[in-house]
Amino acid sequence: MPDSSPLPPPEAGGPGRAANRSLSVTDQIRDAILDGTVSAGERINEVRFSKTLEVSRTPVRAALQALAGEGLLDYAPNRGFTVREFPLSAIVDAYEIRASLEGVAARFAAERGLSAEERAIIEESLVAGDKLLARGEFAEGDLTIYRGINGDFHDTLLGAARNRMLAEMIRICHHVPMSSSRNIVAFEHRDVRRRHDDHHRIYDAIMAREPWRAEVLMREHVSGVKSSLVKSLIERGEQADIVNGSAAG
Amino acid sequence: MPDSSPLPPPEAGGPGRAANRSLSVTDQIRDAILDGTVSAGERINEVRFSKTLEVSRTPVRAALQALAGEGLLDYAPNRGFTVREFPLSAIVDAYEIRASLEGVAARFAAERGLSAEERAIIEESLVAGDKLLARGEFAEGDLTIYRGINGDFHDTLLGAARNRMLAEMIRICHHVPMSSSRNIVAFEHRDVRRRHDDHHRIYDAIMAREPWRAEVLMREHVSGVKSSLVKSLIERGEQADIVNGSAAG
DNA sequence: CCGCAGCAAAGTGAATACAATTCAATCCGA
DNA sequence: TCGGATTGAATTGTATTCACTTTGCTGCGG
Repeated sequence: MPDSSPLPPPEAGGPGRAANRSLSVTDQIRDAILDGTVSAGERINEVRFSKTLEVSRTPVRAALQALAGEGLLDYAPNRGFTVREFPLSAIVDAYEIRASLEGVAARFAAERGLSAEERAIIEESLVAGDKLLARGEFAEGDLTIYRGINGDFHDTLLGAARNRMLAEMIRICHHVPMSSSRNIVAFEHRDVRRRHDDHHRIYDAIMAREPWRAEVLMREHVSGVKSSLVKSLIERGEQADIVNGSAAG
Repeated sequence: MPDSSPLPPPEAGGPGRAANRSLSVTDQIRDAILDGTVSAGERINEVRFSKTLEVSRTPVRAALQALAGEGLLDYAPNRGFTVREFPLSAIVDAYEIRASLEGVAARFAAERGLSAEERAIIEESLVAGDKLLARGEFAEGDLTIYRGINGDFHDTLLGAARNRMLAEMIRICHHVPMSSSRNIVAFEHRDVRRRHDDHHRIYDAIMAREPWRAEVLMREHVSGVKSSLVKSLIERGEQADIVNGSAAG
């Protein structure tokens, strides 16, 4: 017993938001993975983490199992967990998968209809985006604001699909490094304008109760983000040969 | 210590196949959920399971977390795990999601190409299916055989997509009760014949390196299984009003 | 110098003990 | 009689300990 007091909560992770230590540790380890504190392919040492986070191995193991379920870690019996590697091809694939899934979500939303609250949020996101884009160029911090607007649009539509499994799968796609919807890969004003126009058209299709059109538009929308990513990577001279044939599509 | 001997492996679950107890327990609990031994919506008691399976709570908790990651269980902090309920609408949705995902898998396979081994397995499944269907009607046990043939075709194609995340998501869809590809919902000879013809066409599209065609065909193929399920449920007089508008697809 | 057997250290797996929370029944008080 | 606080049993969360597996090193033999 290293400590005399019964249980002084080690809430070191910041504002004590998580319900219990396992969840808190899960968030901390996930962040460490996503921001590269622990590098890809690296093997995770349970005792090391438990010492760093000042908890026992139990919540650490719980967190690792949860993160393995999210697809961020690999597990091998008697050998523990390793950080899964995401080659560029896997990242590009994740966009394709997400495009397909969000397309289905848009179709479901069009079939099932939106609640008044959902309509309000989406329309607000459309208006806010219009206003932000009206000036013709971005000021400092505008992109961060648009990230939020974009997230609101997609999250609300996803909720309107009323299917939990679908939501969880898309959430997993978002956790693939660089694949999050909060990462606006196109920083050009013209590209963001185009993406925002997509939002308008998707919303129109959903309100017109045209499921098939909503699906196709959403698919193309997300797929377009992928293409922008691939294009920008190529322009930056990064190894683009990893990307498979459909990259230009 | 309830036992004098150091560790007499409780391998009660059958042939000791799993690498460790957590994995073994995971399989046992999953089976219990899927075959209805524990009913949907039920709250899971950790100590009860640990006594039944004659292990400690530790591997039971590990198993529950893993199954929550698979989407079979819900977790609430300080309240434990409950068996997730799958209303008919969720099952139908799972077919739509799977159709979309397997469509992407077929496209990837067409883009990336098949290995010699994969071609061999698929061609064998096609030939075996042709032979089985040639007689014009099913004998006892034929459907079980076709279940295996069908599984080989889909699993091999999924492997050829060379994307782990995609494979895991489809696997999750399969774990939704009644949604497994091993469940041939159409028991009519004519319907199975039609499904098997789909397999031929999908394979042709992949070998012809026509990704888009492969995707559309696979999507329609899986979606057709959903329609058959819905139709048979309606004919059996089950409450079909739960199914949403796209049922007739 | 290379290879392999054996041993020691490190790490994971499982069980048990303990803390904290939830939940239900009960006991008051209005 | 109803509502709410209280208490205790049941259940989950965390820590610790022990058992087993893996792994890398060391030393012996070829």
